[in-house]
Parts: sequence; C-alpha cells; structure tokens
Amino acid sequence: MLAEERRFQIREILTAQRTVSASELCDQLKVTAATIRRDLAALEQEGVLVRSHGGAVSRMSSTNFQPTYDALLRSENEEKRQIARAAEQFVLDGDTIFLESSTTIFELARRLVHRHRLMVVTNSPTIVCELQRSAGVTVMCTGGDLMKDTFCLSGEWAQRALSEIRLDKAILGVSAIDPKYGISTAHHAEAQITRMVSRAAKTRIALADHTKFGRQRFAFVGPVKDIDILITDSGTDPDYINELRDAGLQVIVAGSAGVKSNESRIFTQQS
Amino acid sequence: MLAEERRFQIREILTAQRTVSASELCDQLKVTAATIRRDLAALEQEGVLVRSHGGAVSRMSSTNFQPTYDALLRSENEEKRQIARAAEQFVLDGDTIFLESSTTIFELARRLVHRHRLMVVTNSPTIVCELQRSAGVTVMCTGGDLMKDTFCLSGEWAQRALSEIRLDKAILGVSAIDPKYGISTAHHAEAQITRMVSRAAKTRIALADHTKFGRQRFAFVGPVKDIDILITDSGTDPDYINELRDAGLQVIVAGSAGVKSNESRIFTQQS
DNA sequence: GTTTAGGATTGAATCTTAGCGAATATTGCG
DNA sequence: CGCAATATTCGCTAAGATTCAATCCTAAAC
Repeated sequence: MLAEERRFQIREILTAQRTVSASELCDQLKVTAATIRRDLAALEQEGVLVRSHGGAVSRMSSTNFQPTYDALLRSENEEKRQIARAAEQFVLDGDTIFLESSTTIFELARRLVHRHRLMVVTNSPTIVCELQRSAGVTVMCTGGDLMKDTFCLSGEWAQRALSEIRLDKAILGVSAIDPKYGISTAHHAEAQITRMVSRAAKTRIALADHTKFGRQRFAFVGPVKDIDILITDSGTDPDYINELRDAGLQVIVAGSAGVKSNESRIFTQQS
Repeated sequence: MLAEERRFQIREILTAQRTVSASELCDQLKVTAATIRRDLAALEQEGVLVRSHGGAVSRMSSTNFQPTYDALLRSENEEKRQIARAAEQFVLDGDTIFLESSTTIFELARRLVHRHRLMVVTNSPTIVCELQRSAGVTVMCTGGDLMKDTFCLSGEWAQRALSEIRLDKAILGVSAIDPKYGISTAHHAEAQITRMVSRAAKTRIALADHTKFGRQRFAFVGPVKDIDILITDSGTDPDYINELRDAGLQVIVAGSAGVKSNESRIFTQQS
C-alpha cells in the first residue's frame, strides 16, 4: 500500500471515530508501529491531528474538544482576558452590539453568554457558535464569504446586511493601530466591513493589546478619531496612550485596577 | 484510553455539571486519583478549570446553558454516519452545494473537509466552523437570525442571500417526511429556507434516518416529489421506500452495501 | 533492453522518555 | 487532633525517538 493511501485511511478512521490508538492502526493497516508513528507525525505536521501518547486525536472535528479548542488555547493570554473583562462593562443589557472577528473579542463573547436581553450581530462564525448556547442573547450573523486566515465573513452579503442596520455599540478588533497613520488591517475586505460597522454604530469601541500599537498593515481602515473608546493592556507605551487621548479618544488601560473600574463605571451610568 | 481522550471527557463532564469531585472522576474514568490529579493540573494549566479540594470547577460560564451541540450529535450516531457516507459520494469535486443545518449533514460536512475545489454554501454556523480549517473548500454563509433550538440561520438576510444564487446540489436535512403529506418541519422560517434552497438547486438530495418517516410537523415544506434523491438507513420501513420510488424518487438505503455503492457509482458517472 | 546508482520508504534493533499506579510524606479542613 | 485530599517520589511498562540496514522504485546511463 502506498504511504498516501495509508494516510488517507488514517484520516478516514479519525473522521469516523475521533481518536485512534497507534496499535489499532498497526493492526488495521498491517504495518509496524514505526511507520504509523511516521504517518502520525506527518499528519500532525499538516495539522490534521494531535498526537498523544499511544495514539492521536483528530483536530478536524469539533466534537473533539469544546467548540473552539484552538480559541481556548490562544486565550491563555492574560492580556486578552483583561481587555475582554474591561470591555464587558461597556456592554449593557438591552444593547444591540456588533462583535468583530478577533481572538480578544471572542474572549469577550464568552463572557456575554449568560447575559439577558442582548442582541449581538457578528461576522464571526466562531462567535455565533459560542453564543448558540446562550438563551438570553439574540444572535444575528451577517453571512458572506469565509476568509480562511482570519475566520471572518466578508464580501457582498456581509456588506448588504451591514448597510441596513443600526447598532448601539460596535466592538472592533484592531490588528494595527498607529496614532498618526490610523487603523489598518490585512485585507481590503476586512477594512470594508470595519468601516461599515463603524458607520452603523453610535459608539465605536476598539480592543487592541500592546502588540498592535505602532504597526501599519496593508489596508487602511480609517483615522484613530473614528474610534470613541479604546481598550488596551498595561503593556502599551504611555506615549501612544497620551497621543490618542489628545486626539479625543477615551482610552482604558485594562489591568491597571483603579483607572479601569472607575472610568467604566462612569460610562455605565451615562448610558 | 488515550490521555487526551480522558481529558476531553473531563471537559465534557465539567460542561454538563460545572463541578466534579476527583473521586467521581476516578470512578467514572477507571483510573487512580493520581492520574486524575495530573489531568486536573494539566487542564488547570490550560485555563479550562479551577481546582479546589476534592475536585474542580469549570471556568466556563454556568447559568442558562443550552444542551451542547455535542450531546445532540451523539444520538443515533451510526445511522447518521452511514447516511453521511452514502451522501458523500454524490458530492463531486467542482460542485457548488448547499448544506442545511442538521446533525446528519454536519456529519457529511466533516467528511468533506479534505476535498479540493468544492464550494459550500450553508446556513449552519457549526458547519462553517467545521469547514473553517479546510484549505480546499470555499465556504459561504447565508447569514440571518440564529434559531437557538435548531442552530440554523434564517430570516430576511438568509432569504436575500438564497434568492440570488444557483446551486449544483442542495443537501437537505429532513425532520419529518410522509409519502402522502410530504416534507414538514418545526418552524415556518426553516421551511421557507428549505423551499428557497430547493428552488435554487439543480439536484435536491434529502437525508433522513428512519425515525423521520411517517411524521408530520408544524410547517409544510413541499411534496416529496420536490426531492430528487433521498438517502436513508436500513431501518426504514420498505413500504415507505417503495412508495417514494413509485413517486419517482431515487432512494438510497445507506448501509445495505450492494445497492448503495452500485447506485452511487452510476450517478457519479452520469454527472 | 538492461543495468546500476540514488533516493525514498519500511522494518528491526536500540535507547530514551512519558504515563500510570503504589507507597509515603504533607497539607488543608473540620 | 484526625481524616481526607494532595503532593512527591519511585519503579514499571509501554510508547516514542533514533539509527541503520534492506527493499523498492525511479531514472539515467550504457
């Protein structure tokens, strides 16, 4: 049997039963453990499976782990969690909000699961799945073309949907922010969506950890002044923060206890 | 059992009941307390849970959780898998297909992950997430309002999207089929979507396990003649099958080996 | 058409490591 | 103080990594 054929079979088996033991595969494919291990290593390289002592687990099935295993792993990040926590206080019951596709915002979405009377519009399938289990949150999805690298929906259908709604708050995930150049992102399609969301919202809240500052990326989205509130972590250079405050933005530094809870409480009362 | 598998089970239990005692886990997973503790330590490291004396508490939110999608997937697995396998053979490279939201079709979607040159349109966020990782499958999502009980998108946005596309094949998940009454489903909104998908497709393929036969539900979708190919499992009453064949449908019984592979091969060559 | 060198793939042999359980010391909690 | 859960250590087993020789396929040279 050809190696490719064998690996295909392993995939098949994994799709059907989610996990296999190495010995089981030896048995079934009539090759030695060494070969199986080589195959598993190759398939792990391709991202098809995750190896574990004695066998492997499929990565391609979400029945495998919780809905978003990868997202869980990525959310290890303490900064993201703090930013999400700070952002949560801006979301009030009864609001209609938009959640962009980003890992930090996904973290926020998880925190919103037990809210009541909340309307969430999003272009992130991952967020839709996460909020699927929430009884109190009404969810709408923009639809559109799935971008494989950023896991967001964009294009014709997404634009059409966004052109006909109004939002209380737009939560934006910023991937590059430079006080002078403005906000930018990797793709035109994404930039387009962000602009439309911003236009539809009364208040624009951007989430950006310290790694996003001073960067410029391919597609220009808009000047920093388009943002009303920016939430970041304490690792951000104070110069950036001051510059943004001078530009009129309300900047929240998540994690630096006093300021955060204080400012956000004021805001909560205003609304 | 693989270590990863065991840890997955712990996650499952935690999602279901929010807390577990270590001894409970020992009991259920048939391993010693030492192993359980190691697992809990690992999962705590990953941020999945918080340990406390005698057990652990989930970090995932607690209140108002709907049953997880996984739980649904677990029911009647084998039949669904066989149906999905039979259906897979009708999906050819280069096709543009629609996948409705249903657990059986989700099973099919999982099998399509490795395909190349396939265009999938769907109203199921779960399927979008599943195909997110697939390099060879282009995915589009209709968007719309998320229905919490059926995990599908429907409504204005979904309809608009569907009104302007053409499909090679529509894969439909049927929740009630009666040879005389026709196809029906639980909600008007879903029925509407199914009708629009049918209209847009050149070929309509319906997936229905034996439990769906002879049932009638709230919203009428259309007569059985609207379907071109019906795939079911071997548990279905032959009377139903004959009646449908008389009505002009091509009926595939998944699992009954000969018929299945034979018929589908013929079909594959035709296309 | 045959031959032979090169590369790839597999299997066998060896050594290394990871995971589990058992025993013992330690820590919390009542 | 006593009980039960936890941490720690150690040894055993089985799985994994590594290396090397054998085989097979390919392709170029004769």
